Amino acid sequence: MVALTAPTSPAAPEEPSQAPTATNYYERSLTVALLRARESTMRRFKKYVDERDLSLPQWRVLRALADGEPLDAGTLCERCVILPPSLTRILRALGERGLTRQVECADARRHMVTLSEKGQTMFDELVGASEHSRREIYDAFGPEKMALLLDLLNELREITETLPDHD
Amino acid sequence: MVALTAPTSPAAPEEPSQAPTATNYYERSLTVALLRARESTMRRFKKYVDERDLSLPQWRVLRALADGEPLDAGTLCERCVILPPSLTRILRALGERGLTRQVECADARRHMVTLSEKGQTMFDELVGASEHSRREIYDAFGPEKMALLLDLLNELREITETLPDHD
DNA sequence: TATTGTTATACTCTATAACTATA
DNA sequence: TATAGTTATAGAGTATAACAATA
Repeated sequence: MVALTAPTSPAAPEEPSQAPTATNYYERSLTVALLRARESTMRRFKKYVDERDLSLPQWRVLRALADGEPLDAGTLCERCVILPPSLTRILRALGERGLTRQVECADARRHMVTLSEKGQTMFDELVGASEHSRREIYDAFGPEKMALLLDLLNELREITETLPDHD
Repeated sequence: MVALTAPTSPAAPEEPSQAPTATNYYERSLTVALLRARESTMRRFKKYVDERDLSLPQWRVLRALADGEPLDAGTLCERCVILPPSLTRILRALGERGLTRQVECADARRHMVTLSEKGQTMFDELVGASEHSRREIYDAFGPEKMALLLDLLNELREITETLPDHD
C-alpha cells in the first residue's frame, strides 16, 4: 500500500498541485483513499449481504457468476480478489447452500461453476433490495463522476497489471 | 458492497453511457472496482511492508501518525479503517517494538499516541525504499489522472459519509 | 514435468458483546 | 449516565507450503 504519495521531502516541481501538506499527507495516499472510499460505500450495502448470511467474498463470487458464463476457480480468484484456499471453502459453502453448481469441463483439473437458479434468484433479490442505497450514492455523487471514477479505477488496475513485475 | 451498478433490469434512460452489458456487469461495480484497484496497486508495495515485519493495518497506523500530530485511538480507527479491538492489539505491538509511544492527554480515557523517533525513521525508510514503485505507477497512469482519482475518491467518501444513515 | 486445485496450518483481522475506567 | 478503550471470543480471510490429480 502506502507509498503512493509524494515522498517526505518536498514534492518535486513536476508533480502538479495537490502537494501534500503536513495535515493532508495521509489523505493523498492512493491505497488508503481506495480503502476508505470502499469502506464508506460498502458500509451501506453490508446489511443486505448480512441479511442473507453471505460474507462479502461470497457475494463477490455470486456477483462475478451473475454475468452469465460459468467460470473456473482461477478466474474467480483473480476477479474476486480471493486466494485459492479461501475460494475452495467459499465454493463449498455456496454449493452446499445450493447457490452454485459445478459444471463439467473438458479439462478435469478445472473447477468450473455457475449460478444455480436459486443463486440467480438471490442475486436478483439482493440487487433489488439494495437498489435504493445504490441510487442514493449514485445521485449524491453524480452519474458523470461515478462513470468517470469507474473508468479511472479500471484503467489504473489495467495499467498497473501490465507494469513489469516488481523486482 | 455490491449493488453499486445498475440493476439487473435495463438501465434507466437517464443513466448515461457505460450501461453494463452481460459481460462487463461485474466491472461496473464500484466496490469491486475499488477493491481490485487497491489490490493491483498494493501488491507492488506489500513487499516493503513485509520486509519490515509490518502488517498493512500496522503500516496504515504509522502512516496516519506520520502526519505529525498525536492521534487518539478513535481517530486512528476511523482514518485507518480498523476496528477498536484490532487497534488495541496493533498499538500494543507497535509500542512494544518502540515504533510508537503514548502521549498523556487531559482526558485520561483517551489513548493518545505519536510516532517515536524510531517509528519516524522506519516510516521515512519505507517511503524511500518504495519510491521507485510509487513513481512507476504514478508515471504510467499519469500525474493528472492520479490527482483526479484521489480527489474523486476523497469526495466520494465525504459525500457518502454525510448521507442519512441507512434506514 | 507443468498446471489446477485442495488440504494443512498458523496468523491476523473482523465483528459483537461484555467489561473497565474516566468524564 | 455517557464515552473511550480493552478484553473475550468466535469466525472468516490471508498466506505459505505441501499434496493430489490431471494434462
